[in-house]
Amino acid sequence: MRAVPSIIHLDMDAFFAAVEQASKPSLRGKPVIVGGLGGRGVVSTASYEARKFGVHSAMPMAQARRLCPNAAFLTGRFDAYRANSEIVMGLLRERSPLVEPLSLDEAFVDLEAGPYGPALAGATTPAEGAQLVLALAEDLRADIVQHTGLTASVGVAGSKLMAKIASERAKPDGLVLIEPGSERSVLAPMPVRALPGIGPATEQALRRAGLTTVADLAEAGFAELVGLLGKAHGAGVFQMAIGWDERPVVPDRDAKSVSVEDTFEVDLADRDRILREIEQLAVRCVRRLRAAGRSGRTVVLKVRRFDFSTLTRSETLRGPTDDEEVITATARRLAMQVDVTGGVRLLGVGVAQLADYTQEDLFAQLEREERESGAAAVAEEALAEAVPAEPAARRWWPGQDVTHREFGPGWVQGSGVGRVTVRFETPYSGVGRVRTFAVGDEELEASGALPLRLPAG
DNA sequence: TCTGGGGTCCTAGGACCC
DNA sequence: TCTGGGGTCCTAGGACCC
Repeated sequence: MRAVPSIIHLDMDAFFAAVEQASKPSLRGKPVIVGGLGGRGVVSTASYEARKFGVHSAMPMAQARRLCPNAAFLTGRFDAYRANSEIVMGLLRERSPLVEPLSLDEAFVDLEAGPYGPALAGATTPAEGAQLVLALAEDLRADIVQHTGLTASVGVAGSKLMAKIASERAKPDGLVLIEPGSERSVLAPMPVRALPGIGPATEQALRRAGLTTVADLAEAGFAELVGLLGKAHGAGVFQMAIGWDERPVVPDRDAKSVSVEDTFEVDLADRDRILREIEQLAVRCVRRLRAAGRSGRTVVLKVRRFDFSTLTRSETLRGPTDDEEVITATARRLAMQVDVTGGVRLLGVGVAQLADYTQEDLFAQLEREERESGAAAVAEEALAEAVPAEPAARRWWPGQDVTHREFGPGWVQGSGVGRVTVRFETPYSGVGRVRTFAVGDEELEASGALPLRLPAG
């Protein structure tokens, strides 16, 4: 912990929903819910207008629809979220090279390492340092609004833990400073769940021991918490409880795994179908792996059964690979070991133990030779005989960006019974008009997300 | 109401090695 | 002829986060 509150935690407000509202003038001020729209979807982000109805992240979409039937329900447009995230992260990096993104909409920043570091260090009183940090944070928030039209909440403190707690208190569209030295008194009355890393299971374990507030945790002491929660977690929870946090802000952390998974509308029971899905997942996984310029040594298959029980099977290869055939064959081999009676609702394929380089030639070759004569060849033959996937029918999804040859840019409001409804508006227009087309209308085509702000000049 | 998708970190047991 | 101890790797599962 520092005497000067030079660590920032930034959290964009209802990020995905806010991007949608900024992109679609007709949705501003209205409840917007972004998430999976299928029968098994959950809410990813609800706008504040939707939260008033009790809708929140991770809630089943069916429940959200009942609570807030008049909301706009949209599927995510991750390209748009990524683009705006990059703008925000860029603004953070102007303040310090030490920026640690936690997700698209969250990051820590260590101001001490940036251009304002010397001024902060030179503050003659704590109050002066605090004033300077607050001014910097307000300037940052204004900058974000100017460049994206989106609002962010910012917490400022002397440690990551307290900065994160501060930003939580700042929501939405606010700024909160937690004075260094006040950590323990701020934490004490909070429920244990407020500490990052304490979820439902840990909360229950603590409650059974009579511990419900952070003050209880601090009082319980190191030994009791380690006894209750295990070595690492117990120690971590105790340190948080007494406001002790010396973790540095670490930029540029390399990913440790890459994975892809799909939940199916209807459980899959047919082994061949399951193998085909796994093959497709493996292909997608490899595509992402290669795009990241990485290769991996451990292939992981994930299966969630009809009853939601989840299991994983993994195999570690002799060397890292990014070879599609090797990874696909390994995933298939793993699939053969899994009992799928009763059906599966989710399948996933992942790669871990990532490395930057591949000894592809040697290793892929070896695997290929083994496979030629192996049992996996049987499965592969079955796959080759399977009906080839028909080209994806043209489908429109709610929220999608489109352009019409005559009416210009807009977004899909809904589709069904052979028709698609489009609202023609952009981030810079007023509320647009709605028109309906045949789903196959050649004048209409999918398009990319528009920036929320036009480049100056 | 019936539970997404993408990750991270930790634990524990068994194999294996010295 | 009754059983060491430590380190590392692999595998599986679980909690948690956004």
